[in-house]
Amino acid sequence: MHLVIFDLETTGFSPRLHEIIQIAAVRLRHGAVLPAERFATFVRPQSAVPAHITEITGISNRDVRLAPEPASCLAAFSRFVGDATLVAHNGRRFDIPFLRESSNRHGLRLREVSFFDSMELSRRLWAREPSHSLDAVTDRLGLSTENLRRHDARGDVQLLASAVVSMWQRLGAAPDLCPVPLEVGHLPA
DNA sequence: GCTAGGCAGGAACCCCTCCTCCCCT
Repeated sequence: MHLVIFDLETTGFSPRLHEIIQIAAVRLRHGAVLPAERFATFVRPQSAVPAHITEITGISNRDVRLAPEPASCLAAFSRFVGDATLVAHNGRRFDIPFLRESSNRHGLRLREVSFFDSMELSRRLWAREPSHSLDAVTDRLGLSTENLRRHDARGDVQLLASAVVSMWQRLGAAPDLCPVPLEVGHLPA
């Protein structure tokens, strides 16, 4: 199966009120990360990056000041995705609505793309565990976060890719058979 | 340690609405 694992950093939680400031993604084919197939860009927001977001993500106004505009970043990301299935952690509630809202706001025509939420893999594996956050998942899998910048999309997406590969294997699913139902999201056409 | 928005899922109830929790930055 052809997957694109992605992560967004934004200026807040609301797709209507806040903006994307970073997109990162890695490609997986047949259950393995393709090291040469990575996507990462800062995105120039219309408003300033709030101080508390810089504190969390390490992303400052200096990082995004000269970055490409949202419309071209979203279009480039969509080209990178191609016909792959998207994967994001809590993507159903956060990343996927953010992509749709941001594309709409910038007047981009949309196309449908399949996705699944990696939290569903965790729920399948550890139904009784109270937390399925990325931190909880990586702890349970014993994944190292050394040399990774957490809350930078490039670091988070690398961690999430390892987590997805590991959870997929633990579920005993064949590399080309998704163990959770696919859903529909939107990207620029 | 609080805040921000929206969702899913449950409670209470029979079809909606309301509530609370989780998770993302």
